[in-house]
Amino acid sequence: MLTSSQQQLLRVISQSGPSSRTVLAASMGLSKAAMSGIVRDLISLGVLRETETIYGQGRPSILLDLHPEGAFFGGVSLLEDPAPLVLCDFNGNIVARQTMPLSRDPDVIAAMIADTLPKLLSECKDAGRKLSGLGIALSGFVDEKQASCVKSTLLGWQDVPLAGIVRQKTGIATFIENDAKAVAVSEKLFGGARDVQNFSVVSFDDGIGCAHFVGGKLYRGNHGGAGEIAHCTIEPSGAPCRCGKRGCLDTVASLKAIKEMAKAEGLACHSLDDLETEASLGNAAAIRILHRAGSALGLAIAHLIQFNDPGLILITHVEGRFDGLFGTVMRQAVEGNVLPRYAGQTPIRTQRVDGDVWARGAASIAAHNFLIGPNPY
Amino acid sequence: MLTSSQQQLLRVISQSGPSSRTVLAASMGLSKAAMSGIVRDLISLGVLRETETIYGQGRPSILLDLHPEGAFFGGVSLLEDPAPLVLCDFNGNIVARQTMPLSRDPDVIAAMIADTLPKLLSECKDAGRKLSGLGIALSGFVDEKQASCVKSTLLGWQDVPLAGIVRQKTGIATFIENDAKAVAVSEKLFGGARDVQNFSVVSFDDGIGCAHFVGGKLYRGNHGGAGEIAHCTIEPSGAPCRCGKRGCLDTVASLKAIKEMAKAEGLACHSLDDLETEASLGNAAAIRILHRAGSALGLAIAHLIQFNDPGLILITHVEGRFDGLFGTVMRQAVEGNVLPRYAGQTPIRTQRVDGDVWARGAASIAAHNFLIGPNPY
DNA sequence: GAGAATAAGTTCAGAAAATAAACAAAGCAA
DNA sequence: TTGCTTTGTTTATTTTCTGAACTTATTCTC
Repeated sequence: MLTSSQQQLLRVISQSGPSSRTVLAASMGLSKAAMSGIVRDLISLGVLRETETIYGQGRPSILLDLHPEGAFFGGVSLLEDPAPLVLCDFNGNIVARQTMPLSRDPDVIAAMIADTLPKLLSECKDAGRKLSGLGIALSGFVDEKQASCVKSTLLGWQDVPLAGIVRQKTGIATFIENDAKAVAVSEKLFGGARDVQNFSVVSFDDGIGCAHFVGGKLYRGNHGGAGEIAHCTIEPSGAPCRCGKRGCLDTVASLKAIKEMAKAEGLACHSLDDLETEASLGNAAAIRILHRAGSALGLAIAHLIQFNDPGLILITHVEGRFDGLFGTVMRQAVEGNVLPRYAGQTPIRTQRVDGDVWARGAASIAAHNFLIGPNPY
Repeated sequence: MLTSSQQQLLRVISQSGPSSRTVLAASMGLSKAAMSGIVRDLISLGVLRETETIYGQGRPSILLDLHPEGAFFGGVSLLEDPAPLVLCDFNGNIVARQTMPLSRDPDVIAAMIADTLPKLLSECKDAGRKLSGLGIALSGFVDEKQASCVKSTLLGWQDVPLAGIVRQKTGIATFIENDAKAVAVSEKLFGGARDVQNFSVVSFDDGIGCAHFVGGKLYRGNHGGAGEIAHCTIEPSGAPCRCGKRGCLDTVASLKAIKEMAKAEGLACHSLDDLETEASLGNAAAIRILHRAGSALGLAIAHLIQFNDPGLILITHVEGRFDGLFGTVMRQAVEGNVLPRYAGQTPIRTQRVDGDVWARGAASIAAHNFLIGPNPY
């Protein structure tokens, strides 16, 4: 186990990137002397390493960064069948991969994980010794402690303390998290939002998910429901949504909704890309659908900016492109619906993510707990 | 100056309310022995005091709370002329009050404050010695460090480092803050949101302001613009707003907008209460206006809940009531536009605040900095 | 009502962590 | 070269925290 100063140091580095001892000491409010010792310990633990040497006036400074192989994290996605189980290093690289059959029984899941873990670890030397946590991503609401699944429609769960069950079977510190939030964390730790303190990730997929980072930490909300933008009302008295209300963003702008609208219009489009192609050829129905979806998503993001003033909006998507009509309309809708003073002030990045996002996201939850830890005062 | 452990202790108490030494030790992760010493020092400093004795099994525990007269904070409101200057104790009670002429010149303001401060302090013995900070509330955007006013239309300012100027003249640690955010902080420290970690305050007035607390700390957003719900688009292609876009919440639901709509309808109503009375008498125009305003505000708050899942929405208002048609429609609109699963899960409290809110809010900014401090890692 | 049980808070020696100040190291600039 | 500048280390010292035993104040049980 690490001391709190060591943890704090890792946290600072993971947020500010490689830094010299002197800079780290200043930003943590410690003396150079104290920093010297802390760094020495972490280097000998293999968690930290010296990288670049920066030359300036005076003695050059040596940058310190997390050692990619300083710690490993396991990640399981319960969103696919068979469920992937990956092993990630400190950089988010997947260094080993296994699958296991998906189950709805928490005890079976725990047993399967305990079963598969040794196989996973054997693929990479040192990983066993340095395995520092296990993360599980699932669709549903998760409690504040990332220990219990409050509710999952997909898995048919209610108040299932999965983390504890898995921890007991495997002996590894385990945390569970909602899928969108897990992806957000992996972007914060491994992806394009490393150095941003306050930002929101919008995951664009069959459904629309969202997660916020505030002060460098995942913000979950009081019931774990922060970021449920999919069900904010965008078209008052619009189409009924499966959630029970009407006009939710989910009914207009999710990939599923777009596909359904295309089908209803008699278009033979099976993907967003198809639809974009149709639209570029002048198909009025395709243009209408993309326009409607793009402005709905843009309006929701504009609200997000107005409400929370994040430093970055990161849109992750498995399918589709954001450089076509849909993306253009979306960006226009954002700019047109934020305070003119702020227009263009909030960068909106899109990022295509591959198939192992969920499992990697799950692993990042464990890494997040290792680095940032649970709520410190 | 306090040590970091002492500060942390004050922070915990200000957030969790009176607690025993043992409970405090546990919640801060310290030993009882360490706590014993820290508490002893703070009591002898006059910042902490023993209050209630709780009997249970075993030796009774003694609750510790902030000493109301342990520290005093000055607060200045630049929203009124003459500008009020108040002195608050640790409970938010105003123990002294002065006014000074309002100016737009930062140097004049600083000089006036330095001039008025001794008069203020002479009203309350001990206050001079225990004055622990000065806060200034103004209308506009304030930077992350609460030191500089980035932009204020009302004062005609752009990048005015007011806090530093005042600090230099008075020698007291000074912080400035946006009006709505200052009120939010005073609700967190002194008001109805003491024990809530994540909540939002909506200030309902001529304009609509909003501020978020996340993890017990004021969240300002990346450009200090978090909480600008007044200019989120509620009625797409609605009436033009002074901000440059259309259909902002501000154009439909602010007190000013409501009054203007009433005037445009030829109603002789000069207050929200008048309008409520008209509506209760069956006046169709009055009903229409209140309905429109209430559902707009409700929809915005519903979005807020969907986006951020706060533990509490606190609506502060100087004028008007929230138990009439306006409030009812507002609440219905909230319930109708959040995920049915969450309906009724987020308490919405309204609180009438008196004329000295801004000045007290300003003082609470200083208290917030004393207790919670600037961003700790 | 006496003693047992229970839990809060204190004391104190010793361990752990941080600091200050002096110093060594590694470059640049004249 | 000889300073100058800045990073990082060393060491003695101070500050802060812990562990374990102890005192204190109450309720519970017989």
